[in-house]
Amino acid sequence: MPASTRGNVHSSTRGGYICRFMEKYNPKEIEKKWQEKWESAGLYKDYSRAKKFYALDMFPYPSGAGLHVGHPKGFIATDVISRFKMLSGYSVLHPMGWDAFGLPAENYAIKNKVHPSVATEKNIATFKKQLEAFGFTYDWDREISTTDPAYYKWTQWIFLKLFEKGLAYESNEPVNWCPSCKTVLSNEDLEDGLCERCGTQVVQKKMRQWVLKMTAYAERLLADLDSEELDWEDAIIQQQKNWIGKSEGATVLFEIKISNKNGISNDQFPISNKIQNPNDQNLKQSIEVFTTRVDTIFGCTYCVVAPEHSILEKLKSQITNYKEVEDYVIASQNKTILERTELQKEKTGVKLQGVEVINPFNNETVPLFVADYVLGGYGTGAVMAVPAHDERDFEFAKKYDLPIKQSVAPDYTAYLKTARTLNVLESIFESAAKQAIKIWLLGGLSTPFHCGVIYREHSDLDLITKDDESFKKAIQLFEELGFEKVGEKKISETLTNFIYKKDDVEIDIGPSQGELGLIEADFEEDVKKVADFKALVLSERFIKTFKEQQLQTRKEEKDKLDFEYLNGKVFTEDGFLVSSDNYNALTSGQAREKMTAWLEEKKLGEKKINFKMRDWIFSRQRYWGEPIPVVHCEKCGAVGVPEEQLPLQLPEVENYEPTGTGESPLANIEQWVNTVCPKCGGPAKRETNTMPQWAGSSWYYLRYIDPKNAEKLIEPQLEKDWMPVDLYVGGAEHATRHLLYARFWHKFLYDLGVVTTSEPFKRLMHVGLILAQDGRKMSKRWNNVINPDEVIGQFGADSMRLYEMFMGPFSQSVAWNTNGVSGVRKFLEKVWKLQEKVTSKQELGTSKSKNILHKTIKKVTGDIENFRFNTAISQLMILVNSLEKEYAKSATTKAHMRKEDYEKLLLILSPFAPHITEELWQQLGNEQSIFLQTWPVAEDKYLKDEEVEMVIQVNGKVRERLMVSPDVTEDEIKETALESEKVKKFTDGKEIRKIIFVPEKLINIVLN
RNA sequence: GCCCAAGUGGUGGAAUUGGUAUACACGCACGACUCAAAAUCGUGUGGCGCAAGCCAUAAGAGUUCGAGUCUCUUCUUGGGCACCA
Repeated sequence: MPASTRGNVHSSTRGGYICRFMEKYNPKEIEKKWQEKWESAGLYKDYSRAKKFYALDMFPYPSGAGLHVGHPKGFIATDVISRFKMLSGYSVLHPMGWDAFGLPAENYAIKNKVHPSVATEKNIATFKKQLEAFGFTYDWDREISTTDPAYYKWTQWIFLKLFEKGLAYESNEPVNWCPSCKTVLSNEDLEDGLCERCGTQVVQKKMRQWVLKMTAYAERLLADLDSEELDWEDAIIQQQKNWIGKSEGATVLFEIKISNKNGISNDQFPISNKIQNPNDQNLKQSIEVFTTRVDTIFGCTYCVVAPEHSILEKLKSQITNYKEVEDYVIASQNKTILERTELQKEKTGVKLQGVEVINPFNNETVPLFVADYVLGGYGTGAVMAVPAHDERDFEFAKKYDLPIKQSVAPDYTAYLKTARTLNVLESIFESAAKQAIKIWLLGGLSTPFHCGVIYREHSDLDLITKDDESFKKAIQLFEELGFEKVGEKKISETLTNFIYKKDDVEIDIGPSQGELGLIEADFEEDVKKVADFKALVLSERFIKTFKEQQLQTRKEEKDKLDFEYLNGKVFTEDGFLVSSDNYNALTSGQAREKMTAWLEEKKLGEKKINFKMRDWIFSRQRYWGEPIPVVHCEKCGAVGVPEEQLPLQLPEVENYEPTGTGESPLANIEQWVNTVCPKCGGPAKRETNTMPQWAGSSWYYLRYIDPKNAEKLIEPQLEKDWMPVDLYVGGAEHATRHLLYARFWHKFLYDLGVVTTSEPFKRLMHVGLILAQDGRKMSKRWNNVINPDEVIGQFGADSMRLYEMFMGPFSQSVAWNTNGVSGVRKFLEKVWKLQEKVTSKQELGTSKSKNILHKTIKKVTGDIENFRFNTAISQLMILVNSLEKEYAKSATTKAHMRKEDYEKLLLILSPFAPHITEELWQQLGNEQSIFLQTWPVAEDKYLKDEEVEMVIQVNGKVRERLMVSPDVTEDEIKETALESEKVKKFTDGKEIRKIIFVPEKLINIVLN
């Protein structure tokens, strides 16, 4: 570089113009300079402003490979927001740290015989250096690493508290074991039954494990997702809900009937109440099943237990084909998870000979099977099978030729009060059936001839409004049937019923509150009032009539399967009950309530809520993790390490290799393992398992607030000042696991009184992946990784930041394109050159440039707040292009952009490109940092356009464009438009039906 | 199979409540500068057509004066869940 371009900036103010010998834009030089200045000035450590904002990134795992260009995308976004918030008067907490426990460092240690902390430290240094090149606003005084004993002291402390509260327990359940990593994995760590880290087939192994009772918080984890406080994308909320997987149902006891002549007779199981003491061998033998569809129980034709079910062992002597059963159990145990899922279409099972079960509702005896399509770990590990209303049971029943018995019919229900309406309604149903429309009839609410009709297309119970398609169709249907509209009835602000009449029968047609329960409650009440249960009787009669119609239709369609009513599918939806004794004609919902109540009364079952989410298997048999602070004493059992002994540090070992026997390498260090019991002083052994990597990341956001506190996890006042996290940005791959674990721990800490918010993260944004230029994932394997250092070296950090924000919508994955970086670099060069045009004279600067500047201020402000960085940058480009064009036109070579306008441009660009804007800001003669200024406000007086383009459409097609004042009246513009030659061409000789006028946008001339 | 999101030029993508489709950027083409190249600057760039104009937002229908946007059906892609009774 020639020496002349590197010198000092020479500037002086002469005749109102700022004159200088402009340097070339040299990002390398200015970026380093400002990073150092900002850091030494402590620019980001001003926490004294009035409002607070906590911006958090998901902290990275410092791998040996360093950053690739995908990592910083989220970091750039939080930095843009942080700088924007600082300029808007907020104290901003924007920390960074390291999630540094984990397998890669350990595997490296095994290979090279060095302590994992050595590699970790080196990697952290690399990552930090790479991040620093971006000019982020991190307060490095708050840096934390999960591997730092001063940090993991508190991770262990949380574990101790969980242990004290009974939320950490030891279990011997079968767990997922990865033979390659030689450790246990949680369910969440699996991908298609493979270890997510190494892709090895996971096997089931029974081992002693530490487990955290996350299910105790399931209800709250679910309920708080709907909290107003939470500003998360719906998709993530939905994913979390699915993962938690709440289902409400009931347990039912099926009594076991022994029919084995050689075995013990049924008399040996005295009949008494099983539910109160299910483990008592002397009680009546029953199987407890879990179902969400107890309303289908009259259609139960067999029951199934999972291969793991303990009943098999208990009934060993009663099962005549026990050998066959045992073989099946062993075979399914040997099946991998993969096989169990892939072979899901081929269901297998074995019928238990000599044993049957009794359905408590109808006392029918049905066969019992063992089959691995029933999961041992969910519910009770046993189900009642209703092939008519469950697809899995249906498949199984077809294969083993079991009976299929219908007990629920699709949701045609009619509650009628008089026979008179019946005829009319029958014709409605007939017509509806022909059009495959489902209808609910509810009512008899006010007059004998009066019933409400709600059209329902789906079985969900959403509010139906009069704009709904289904409602429109219902109206159509009634009109087709010859009904006449005779009036309207306003129910609420938004809901109106229409009253239709035909042959003396009046019918209300929704829209109506689709909440079935509500309406039916009203109805029931009404019925009770007149003490007249005719309605129900009639209802049954009607169902019969209607069912017959259905059967006829079915015959015509020649459906093959006996139970099918609609579309040739198993009917798995709610409907009304048939062939179910005195539960007939109830809706599924009503039946479930009534049946569950009956079960509870007879002590044959109870209401039950189940979750898919399991407790969190919390131990790993590896070295590089937080030691679990527990000792095992022969006398006292598992005892927590006293708080004052924390942190329980990882000891030095010679060999980091896992033992493979299920014990961690720690087990080999006798002097560490052997200790005394803190309770009784007797000999004890330390727990040698370590915590999973997820532990440290489940609470790190709290520690940033008070990173050096040796006495407490966090100072209560500081917690109150900063929590919750206002913005949390990270990858969608953490949508379930990390976020559930962190929310779980947070709620636990809330219960302890350590934190004061029930949820940790107020707003959550997901960063989209950056793919390689070839559209694949960036990976060493494909050799397509782009290193951010190189991009920064070539284009500068500001260009890199700008490009990643400009690539596309923030949450979407996009392929990297280096050409794109040169595009934003050109933009920055233009901004740099604009300084030539700056003047301090007051009278200059056109109103047009003012207009576009203030429009840009408005758009950029809104876009940043809504994470639409790409359009914010595009608007900045439009502004700069327009300014450039304007000044290029001007005859004077000297500038005429007002200094304060240029400063505003720099300010709104500064969150994206901090270095260049700070440099230009100070070159203008400002001494204070640009980041200590105030975010500009778009002024209304400049936002109004002098002229707008109005589009003239004829029949919706654009025929002419006119520049007019925005205040032009409708009549004026109509007149002008109709006189236009281009318009005349299309309107001549035609009659104008109407003219649509949209102020400042268009007029549309509609011809006949 | 189920749930969710999305389909717009050669490419990444704009279009805030239904109101000018293709902003901004890349790429490409031509031109200027240059011995030449790079860089830079300028012009053009959805398709068809000489033009007037017509046709285009995955496909098809619908509502509307007007649909990329709303409704229904179908297809495709991406993500999540996957025998959870």
